This record gives sequence, structure tokens and C-alpha cells, in this order.
Amino acid sequence: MPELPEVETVVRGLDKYLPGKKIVSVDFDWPKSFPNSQQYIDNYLLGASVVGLRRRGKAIIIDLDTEYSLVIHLKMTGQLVYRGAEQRFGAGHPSQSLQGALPDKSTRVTFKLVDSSGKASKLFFNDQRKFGWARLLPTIELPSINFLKKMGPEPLAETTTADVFMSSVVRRKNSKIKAVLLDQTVIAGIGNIYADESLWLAKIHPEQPVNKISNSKMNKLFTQIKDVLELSINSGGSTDKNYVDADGNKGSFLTFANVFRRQGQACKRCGETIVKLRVAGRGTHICPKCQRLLK
DNA sequence: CACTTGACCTGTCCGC
DNA sequence: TGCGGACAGGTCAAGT
Repeated sequence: MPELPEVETVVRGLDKYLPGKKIVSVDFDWPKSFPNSQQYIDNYLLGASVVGLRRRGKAIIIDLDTEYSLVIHLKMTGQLVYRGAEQRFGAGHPSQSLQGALPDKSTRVTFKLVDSSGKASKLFFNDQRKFGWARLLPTIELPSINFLKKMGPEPLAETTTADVFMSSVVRRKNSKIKAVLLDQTVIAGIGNIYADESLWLAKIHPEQPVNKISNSKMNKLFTQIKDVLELSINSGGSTDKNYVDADGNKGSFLTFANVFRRQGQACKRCGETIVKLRVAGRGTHICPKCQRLLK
């Protein structure tokens, strides 16, 4: 599930609640979801306070005052949901989070926290498919952790200009553009939804090799990537099935989707029927009229 | 090196 | 109603 906009929404939500809170216990029943040793947890996690939240690509980083950080990847079905008294959900609150208590059967890790006045709260890491993970690492070592070290530029960073995007993408000039967008070492944070959406916006066929796409189209694609990611962040992300934000709310971006999961429906631009194909092993949605494969 | 496939897991949906 | 297979937002590793 969660791609850059969803992860960004989770981080912004947690940033309202976690800083200053102290972690007093952690429970997990699926070791792969939290593969640190008990000694490591005792020494660097328990008793530590949260100093800040960050996102890098699709990774969530929770920095602690022990100079260690919790790095969390939600993969396909992960959720990080906070429950504390300060949320004050009233009757009619749009949050889904009061529907069904946590922990539930998808809860893999439960963090218990206290604030400076001793008031208790909890952070639940839920993950139906168990692909996701949370892991405690020394903060100073994060830049040398393999997947963070190799990760490509952040599409929404000011320093990531169109030129930066182009020079990163050309490393895979013979590859299909969709596979390139999904490659986190080329550009960070794009997944299946936003790859399909940005390619439709830029009128590029997902199987088009990079070296057959003009510079002006690539520039347009980069602009559309940023626009679609920002629109989704402003919509609270995409909820296809599992995704919820830190309060347990669903995202509404998919109501704006032009192609994703719209196979059989009319293209909003030309009226042609949207079709679904398989590109780079992933379900892929295109308008066959707007997105032609060029020789 | 580029590309494909299988693996990691659970749950849901669809056809028989 | 049951069963088998395909498929699902993401990444790795291993094979061709």
C-alpha cells in the first residue's frame, strides 16, 4: 500500500503526538516484524523519548534521545495507529479508528508510551501480510544502512530539480519507464498507484523505454509526479484497502484517480476505455489512446 | 547489466 | 458451501 503520500501523512500525524513521549514497553508476537534482540530493546528503546519524526522514501524514522532510531517500513499492508486521550474523538468524528478496538488480529507490535505528566498512550503497528518491519538502529548509522544509502532523490525536495531527476533516470535508459519509476534507487517513494497516475497525466506508455522518451516529455512527467504526490498528500493519501493514517482515518485520493483501478471505465480525457495490463510484474492501468507505445 | 520469477504472508474474490 | 487459483499498495534474492 503505502507510497510516499501515505507515509508522509502517517509521519505528519504521528508528529502531532509522539515527540516528548517516552516509550515504556514494547510487545510483539511476530519476531520478523521487530527483529531486535531483547538486550538491544532494553538498552536503547525502553525509557527512550521521541525527539522527532522523519520520512525517507517510504521509510518512517522515529528518532529517540538515546541516539537510536526506530525505522519502520509499512510495505503493502502496514499501519501505524496512535491511540491517546488527547485525540478526543467525539460522536460523529469521521475517524474509523473507533470502529473496532486495537490491538486486533493484524497487530504485530504494540508500543506503550507516557507523556511528561505520566498519561499513557499506545502506538500500534498493524500489518496483515507481515511484510513490514520496525527496527531499532543507531541514528548515526542510518545513512550507511543499505536501502537508505542507495535510495534515490526525494521527488518533493527543492533540491530535486528536473535535471536531478533526469540524470538519475538515465542510468536505466533501456528500461521500461514504469519499472524505472518503481525503482527506489532512481527516485524515492513512487509505487504502483502514482506510477500509473503520473504516466497517464504525462501521456506516456508504461512500457516505453526511457531512451525513447523526449526530454520535454520527461520534464512533464517529473512535474506530474510532483503534482500527483502533492494532491494525494493533501487528500490524506490513497486507501485501496488497508491504509489508514496515524489517527486511523482513510485517505481519499483514489476518488481523484484517473486510471488506477479504473479498468473498464472511460478515460476522463478522451473517453476511451481504460485497460489493465501487466508491466514489470505489476498490475498496470492505462488509456490505450492517450498512452501510445512509440517506436 | 536488464529483466523475470519466486519468496515473503494473509485475505478476498471469482469460477467451477 | 467448498476448493483452487489469481491477485493485492513493496522489496529482495536468485535465475536467465
